[in-house]
Amino acid sequence: MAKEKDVTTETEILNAAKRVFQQKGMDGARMQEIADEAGINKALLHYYFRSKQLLFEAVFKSLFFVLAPEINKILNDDSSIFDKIKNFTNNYISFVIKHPFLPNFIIQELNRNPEFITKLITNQYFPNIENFKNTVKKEINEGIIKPIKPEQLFINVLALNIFPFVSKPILKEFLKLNDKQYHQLLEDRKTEVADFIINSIKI
Amino acid sequence: MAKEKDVTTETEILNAAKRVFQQKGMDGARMQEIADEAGINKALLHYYFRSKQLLFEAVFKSLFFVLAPEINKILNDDSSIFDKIKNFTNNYISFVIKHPFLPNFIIQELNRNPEFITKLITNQYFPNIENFKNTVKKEINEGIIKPIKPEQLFINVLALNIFPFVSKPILKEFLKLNDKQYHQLLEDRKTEVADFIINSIKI
DNA sequence: ATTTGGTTTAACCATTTGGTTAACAAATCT
DNA sequence: AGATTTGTTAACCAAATGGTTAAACCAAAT
Repeated sequence: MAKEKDVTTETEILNAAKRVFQQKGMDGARMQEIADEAGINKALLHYYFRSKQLLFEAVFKSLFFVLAPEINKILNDDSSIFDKIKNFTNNYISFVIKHPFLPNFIIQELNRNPEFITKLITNQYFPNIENFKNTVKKEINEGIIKPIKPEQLFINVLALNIFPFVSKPILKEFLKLNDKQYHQLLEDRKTEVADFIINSIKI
Repeated sequence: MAKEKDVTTETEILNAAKRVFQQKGMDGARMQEIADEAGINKALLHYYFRSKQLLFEAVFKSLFFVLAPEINKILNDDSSIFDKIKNFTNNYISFVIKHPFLPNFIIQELNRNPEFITKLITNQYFPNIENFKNTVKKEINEGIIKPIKPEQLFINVLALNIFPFVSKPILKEFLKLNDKQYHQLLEDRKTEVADFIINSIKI
């Protein structure tokens, strides 16, 4: 048997499935399209992953844990809040420009089936907010930043970074920008967003 | 013929379709489910709307122009930026608590088919940002707020208001909150968000 | 060379799904 | 009232779709 080829085919299927599921979602994706994308027969999908549901779950888990480390960058380092925000904003926007369908895919599929997230939370890389909360509280006590609930600050940071990607089609029309102009606006946000947040919370 | 009943049935179908499409999306929705939801035969859907695609477009347009006036509230009034932001934040969060699937539906379907938005922009109620831009520029010149690109401020306002609804399932898990706690957090944002923005841009 | 085991495919199957048809029911018109 | 138009339904249809099967393939072990 071909152990080497084995892994290659399974990976090829998973990669093809990632591409298709990310763009079409669970409901919009077709097994035939995934097979075509992988350049193999449809029956092979079932040979390796049994069903569409199981293939989807493999894809979702894999993609979720591509995104999770990006979130952890703001949660699990020991720098100051200002540095956390600056680094995260700069990194995250670069990251999503490379994975433009990823945030929307995660959000859409978790809205479709919210219970699914319970299958992820046991994973050691599932983002944990405790360290971030402690840092915020500490800097509030030290008089570095204004009082704010850490949860609200966390949501604000994510919102300002993620939303412009998720809502790109509608924002482009509201602002009457073409693709190039919108991309420039996102580039500008690498520093704009951090400044906006820091201006709001610094004393 | 039953003019009265006529309108009632068509409206009933549209309302049922709105409920189903909002929760399941175009790809996940089934004509049979819409018919069941409306309490009528599946053939009637085609009698009134010809095809799933046309029914969907009717639903999408209708729902888009439920949301649009909310966006216009921040764009087309003559109050100061601070008041615009305060009013919008308070109103919008109340509005979406009443229509929890709406923002996600619009975002999801426009990502699925971005060209569709061209069918909306000719409508007189399609949000126009000019007035907002002028007000921001004016208040910057008057030294009331710090320099910021109006487009960036607009995105920030929308992001901070809309994102917590769109990402509810994942944020709930990140923050380890139950439904009631998350709802309280959203209630708090009615004032928190406006304060956060105003703190950032005021001189 | 033959066997053996996993790998891959073409063909097939059952169900779902959007859509149609033809007949029936109920208003409206004359 | 009788004819005509509009509204509604049950039954049906063709295509799409997820999934299965049996046979072919192929590399390694014997």
